[in-house]
Order: sequence, then structure tokens, then C-alpha cells
Amino acid sequence: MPELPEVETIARDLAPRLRGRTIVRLQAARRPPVFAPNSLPARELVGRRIRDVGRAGKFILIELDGDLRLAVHLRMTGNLLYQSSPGPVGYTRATLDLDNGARVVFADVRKFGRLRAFRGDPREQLGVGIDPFAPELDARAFGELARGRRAPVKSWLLDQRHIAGVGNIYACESLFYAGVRPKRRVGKLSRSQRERLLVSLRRVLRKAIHHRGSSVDDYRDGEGKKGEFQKHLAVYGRAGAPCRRCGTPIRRIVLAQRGTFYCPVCQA
DNA sequence: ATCAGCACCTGTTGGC
DNA sequence: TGCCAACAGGTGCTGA
Repeated sequence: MPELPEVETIARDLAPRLRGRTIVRLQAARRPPVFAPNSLPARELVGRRIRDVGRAGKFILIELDGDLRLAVHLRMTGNLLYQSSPGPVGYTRATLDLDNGARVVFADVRKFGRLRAFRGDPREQLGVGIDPFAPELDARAFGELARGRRAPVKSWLLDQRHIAGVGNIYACESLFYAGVRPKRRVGKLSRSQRERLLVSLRRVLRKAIHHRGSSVDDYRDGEGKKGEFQKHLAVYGRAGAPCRRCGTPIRRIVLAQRGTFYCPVCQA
């Protein structure tokens, strides 16, 4: 479900409320376990003060004293909610009670989402690649990452080890604005195609953050509210509908087992 | 070293 | 109206 813009929105919602608070109690579902197998024990988190909340790829990062971090991955249907006065939430998988009486709830219908406590460098520990907004990521660096890769550009964008944070919606959208077909082999893109793709990717991610993310179905922000960017999608979920630029019906194919949307005229 | 395919879960939707 | 297959924003594992 949530991709970079949704995760960024939640992290920004939570940061000012959680900063300086201490975790006084933690409850976590055991079947199936919400904590990842490679997590430090959950009890390590109790009694710790929260320094900040950020993001690495699609992970929400809750940074604690003692070089400790809690990474939250929402996968398809996870939500992370702040409650100033705690009340019941459906599909709750974990709760963090804070020293001011507030609570952070992790709820997830499909139970794919995971928590992981760890120490050390987040990008290294979590295996996430470069951030799309990193200044050092230019057409040249993109070219080096993609050199020799035969995967379709869309599949490559979804692999978090390369560029981290792009998911199915924003991969489709950025390829549309760049005028590149999802099936094009990433290693064979021209420099100008890579340039256009980077510009499109950043523009669409920035706009989506501005609109507080896309709520196609389950996504909610840190206050439980929907995003607005689903109203501005150009191709995602629009199979058969006219392309906003040329009027040709948007096509849907399956690539890497994911629904993939593009305009057969605007995308070469 | 890649990459396709399936597994993990539950809920909603669309076609017959 | 009812049933069931297909599909859903993600990733990890297996085996070719």
C-alpha cells in the first residue's frame, strides 16, 4: 500500500508529537509475530526516549536514545496512528504507550507489516538503496546503477536495493510523465530517458507528498485521514480510461506480477 | 547473478 | 441476489 509519499506523510505527522516522549509500555501480536525474526527483543524499547521520527525507503524510522531504532514497514495495508487519548482500533497488531498518556497504534488488516528494532546504520541494516531525492543521484549515477541490467525499468524501480521508496503507483506514474514504456530494459535507457525519468519521479513524489499521499483503499495518515493524490493519478488504476494527454485508452498489463498501467501512444 | 513464481493474509469487487 | 475468482499500495524465499 504505502509508498514513499505516504510513509513520508506519516513520519512528518508523527515526528512533532513523538519527539521527546518515552515509551512506557509496548504490546505486540505474536501470531503471526509482528516483530521481524531479526529484530532485537521488543523489551529493549521500553523506557527509551524518542529522539525523532524519519524515513528510510518505505520504512518509518522511530529513533530512540542509545543508538536504538524502531523500523516500521506497513507493507500493503498497515497504518500507524497517533491517539492522544487511546481507544480501540480494528486489526491492531501493536501499541506503544507514551509517557503523556498518548498511544501509537500499528494496525494492519493483512498482517504483512513488520516492526524491527535494531542498532546501526538504517540503510545498511534495512537493505535500502539510495533515496530518490538524494542530490548525488543524477542521470550518470542512475546509469551506473542500471548498467548491464536487463530487467524491465518498472521491475527495477520496484527493487528497493537500487532506489528506495518507489512502489507500484509511483513507478507507473513517473514512467508516464517520462514517456517511457514500463517494459523497456533499464540498462538500455538513453541518458535523456534516465534524466526525464529522474525528473518525473521527483516531481510526482513531491506532488504526492504535497497532497498527503494516495488513498486508493486502506492508506491513512498519522491522524487516520485519507490522502488526496489518488484524484490526480494519470495512469494508475485507469485501464480503459482516456489518457489525459492524448485521449488513447490507458492499457493494463501484468509485469512482475503487478498491475501495470501506461499509455501506448505517450510512452515509447 | 538474475529473475519469474509463489507464499504470506484478509477484504472488496466484478462477472456470471 | 449469490458465489467465486481475481485483485489489492509489498517483499522474501525458492528454484531454474
